[in-house]
Amino acid sequence: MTKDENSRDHIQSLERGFQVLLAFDAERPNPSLAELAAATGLSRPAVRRILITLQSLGYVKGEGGHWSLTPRVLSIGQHYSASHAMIELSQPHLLRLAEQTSESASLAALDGTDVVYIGRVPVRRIMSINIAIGSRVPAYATSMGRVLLAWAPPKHVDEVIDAGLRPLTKNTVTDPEEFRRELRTVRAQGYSIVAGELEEGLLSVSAPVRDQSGTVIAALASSTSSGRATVDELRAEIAPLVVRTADAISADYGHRASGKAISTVHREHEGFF
Amino acid sequence: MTKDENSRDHIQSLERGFQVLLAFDAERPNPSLAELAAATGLSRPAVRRILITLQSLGYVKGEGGHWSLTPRVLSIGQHYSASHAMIELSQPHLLRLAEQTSESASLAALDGTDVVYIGRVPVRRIMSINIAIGSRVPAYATSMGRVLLAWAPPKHVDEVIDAGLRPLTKNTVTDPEEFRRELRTVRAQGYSIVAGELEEGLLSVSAPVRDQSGTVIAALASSTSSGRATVDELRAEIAPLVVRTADAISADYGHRASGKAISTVHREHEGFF
DNA sequence: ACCTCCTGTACGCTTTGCGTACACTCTGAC
DNA sequence: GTCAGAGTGTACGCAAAGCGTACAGGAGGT
Repeated sequence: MTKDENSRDHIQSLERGFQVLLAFDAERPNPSLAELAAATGLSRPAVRRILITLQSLGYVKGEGGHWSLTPRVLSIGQHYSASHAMIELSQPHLLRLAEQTSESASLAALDGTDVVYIGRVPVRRIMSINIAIGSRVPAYATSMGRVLLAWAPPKHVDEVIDAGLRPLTKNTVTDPEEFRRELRTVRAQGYSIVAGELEEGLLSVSAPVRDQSGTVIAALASSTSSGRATVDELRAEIAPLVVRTADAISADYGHRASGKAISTVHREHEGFF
Repeated sequence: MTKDENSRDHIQSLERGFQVLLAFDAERPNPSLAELAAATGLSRPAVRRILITLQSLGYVKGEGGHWSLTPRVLSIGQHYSASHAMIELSQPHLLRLAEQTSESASLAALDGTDVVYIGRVPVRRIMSINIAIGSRVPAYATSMGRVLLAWAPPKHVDEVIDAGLRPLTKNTVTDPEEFRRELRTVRAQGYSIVAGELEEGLLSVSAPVRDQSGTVIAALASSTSSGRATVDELRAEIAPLVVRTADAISADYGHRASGKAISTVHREHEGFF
């Protein structure tokens, strides 16, 4: 039995506050009070109280009966970045990788069944997807997700599979067994290549980034499109570079925290399995 | 008289929730319950209730008596980006500007007396500052801040001046009258150049981005360092490019929203003054 | 073994925050 | 012009949400 949600330790107003904050959306950029009440299922006075509170905190702004988010909402994420030294450390490595490959470089972490971009150096506009820091994509269909899952506790993998491997393109791996086999391959070879499983024509290579204890905490990726490279080229030329860069980030991170550099050699058989 | 903070419309628990969330920091990346209680001034049980709530929402994670933020915190900002179409629109323009200049390109909005980065294409590691989306810097000492203030309601300018123009380097403009004069110059010439007022050796050029109604809502900037360019070079070569790019973003934004393209010509005498 | 510092939980009280209900404004239809 | 209709803002009494004190239990250091 997991923690009870309706326990006395759950603060209703706080959850409601986030409900309202997250109700702002591409479809609802400037909602009225009534719209927000409808969208969240809360009463109008409740939403109003929340909005006034959020406004006093500087997160929303109301004018002319319509409300909108302020840039301060973006600053919330700074507290995540600031409390995870690896993000700042990885920046020069991301830049270098992007330069060397002339392709976008990304860093991501696992959050539930999604992968969240925590660092990124864009180079070209990749396909139709708008990727920015904080963006979420399903873990199962991306090379970064595969890497993170390959070294994650089995429980996470089960969760992802239970949530469903929906076909996003005709190439998406949707069979649980094939998926688990793929993760074993990733673990064995030390990197992941995914071609067109999230979006047609999108290619990416990804390798694990580790903390001091050797735990995989992030994935580094280089992304391109099928017009600019083939899977074989990625494997031969880009994959080693991505692995080396990921190892360099790990080394920086380990070195910084422990005072003694951790070997940058890829360690094949650590982790949770 | 402004809105009363202690009114019945202020939700205490919501404010406290943010207090706890924002207590995570570079100095406090993995705080214990007691640390957070001390940092926020709240009682331990109160903090615990908040943490459990935030955990159930997926924003924090507790293990071994220590708590940390999850990447989901970064995703909150997506709601800001998604509800401001201009950010996505500007992406290709930022990339192009960064390519043309071989320097980092940024987009920022005003939040109180700070400027918040809402879009960015990094090219090199600029000096010591770690700039990412969501980062905040004092408006008065940056070219983007000057641009935003030059076209902002006078009230904003007063606020910034009242908050104090502290010298961040030996070049920082700190005299209110000189500062106001500088804003008038920016308004007249249509762009701002700031050299080493935020950080020694940091140079940037910035121009306004407007919405459909002509209101300046963001600033576009190109940044470099004194080792790579002089103020005169920026003025002659980069400034026109930044202005043109900012106008192009404005045009895209106006066009998209109104169905009819707005002229990309820089409009000198609109705004709030 | 002791002491200290921490976390977790219980519990009764207060105050917070709730939603119903109503007054008011604005817009557009006719 | 008047009347709906849809929206916002406010009042208010009540339920319960959330509060902090107080205590129990653990881990780690001396």
